[in-house]
Amino acid sequence: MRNAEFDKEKVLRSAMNAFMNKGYANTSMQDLKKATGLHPGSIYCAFENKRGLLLEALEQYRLDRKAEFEQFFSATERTTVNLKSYLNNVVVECISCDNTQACLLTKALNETAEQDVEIQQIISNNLSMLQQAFAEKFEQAKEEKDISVDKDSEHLARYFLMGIYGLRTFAQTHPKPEVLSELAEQLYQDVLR
Amino acid sequence: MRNAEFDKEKVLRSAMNAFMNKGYANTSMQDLKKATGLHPGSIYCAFENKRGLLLEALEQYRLDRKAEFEQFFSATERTTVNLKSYLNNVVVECISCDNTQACLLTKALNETAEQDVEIQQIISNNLSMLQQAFAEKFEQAKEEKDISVDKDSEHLARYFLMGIYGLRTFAQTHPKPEVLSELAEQLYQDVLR
DNA sequence: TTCCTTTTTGAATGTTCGTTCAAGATACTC
DNA sequence: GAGTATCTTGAACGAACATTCAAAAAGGAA
Repeated sequence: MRNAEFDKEKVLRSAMNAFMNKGYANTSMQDLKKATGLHPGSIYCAFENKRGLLLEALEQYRLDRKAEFEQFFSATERTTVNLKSYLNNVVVECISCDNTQACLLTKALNETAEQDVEIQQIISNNLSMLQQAFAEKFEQAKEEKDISVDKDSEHLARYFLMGIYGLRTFAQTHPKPEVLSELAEQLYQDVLR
Repeated sequence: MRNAEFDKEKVLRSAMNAFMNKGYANTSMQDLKKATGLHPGSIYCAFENKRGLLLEALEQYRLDRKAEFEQFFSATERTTVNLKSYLNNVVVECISCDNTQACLLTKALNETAEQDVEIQQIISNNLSMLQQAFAEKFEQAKEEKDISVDKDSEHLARYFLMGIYGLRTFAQTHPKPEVLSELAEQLYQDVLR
């Protein structure tokens, strides 16, 4: 017997970043070798192939983002305050463009559209789960009397998520940071109204 | 002397569709040969290389979309009504997923992010022009008393465009058509409010 | 230590990519 | 109708790609 030497989570996060930077198709095995420190053989041994690496990277991304989500929404007692923080964080991520911090999900979704049905499905499911999580938070905000009870939480969640998608794409045109903040603020108000 | 045999506009629209379907990196010269009907040599003769073809396709896309824009906004006298039609058309485009009718601009923007600065710049400029065009329409809607004069047209235009980006990305998760219509309706109301 | 199993290594593989090019075809000029 | 300039054709090119594999290395069990 012999165990693998590398730290799988670290490798997956490196791969994640590589994919986010250049996109799946444009990231070569050489890029992945450089990013992960693993030789081609090891990658194929551990993940079957490049696509398998993407699949596992997507799963790691899901876990990481879930943890981040829960962290944001346990910051204060007021759900709406946490929602605002979450949104501000999206803006901050968008602005810090030293490394393209596009969401791996939307990036891969855009790229593999209509090409790889299985990956498409996985990404859609992940995004649905995020949407559902938002819906629960909106429900919570209703209980806290910060949102009118006659609003549909599911609809709010969809709209909010749509806004985040839009924000991320808008950010790629490199607008001034204030512009992004302004848009986020408007989105927040439109949702809370 | 001898003129080229092919119809440049047709070729560019075919290339446009190919790029929209599979993305720039994933569209091979073979795909382009099949889509345009042109042999590699002709493509290289006319457009220098694959990237050159993308550049010209982007320009054709800009022209086509500009014409479409003007058509929508000369349909009725009420700017807000035309705005609604425009937005509904985005939804219709998103729904008719027989052919991925993602916007070439946002698709290419997502893909070439941080990789090809020149293309990035061209796309950003095109999107800015669209944004500016929307701002003018919002200004017009103010004159028609359909929008409060104390709103900032530029801000509205940015927000509206952000919504469209979001709508397009959201559509890629294949939601029910009604959901997209609902989101578009909400966006319209938030902007008009 | 010895043996066995598994991982690591990196060169080699066949394929596909974008690109080139020389030969053939074609339309315009005179 | 001959000459010429340009376009079309499709085979050929080197480069880069994802992937494989056999040899080397190394951990775990005895």
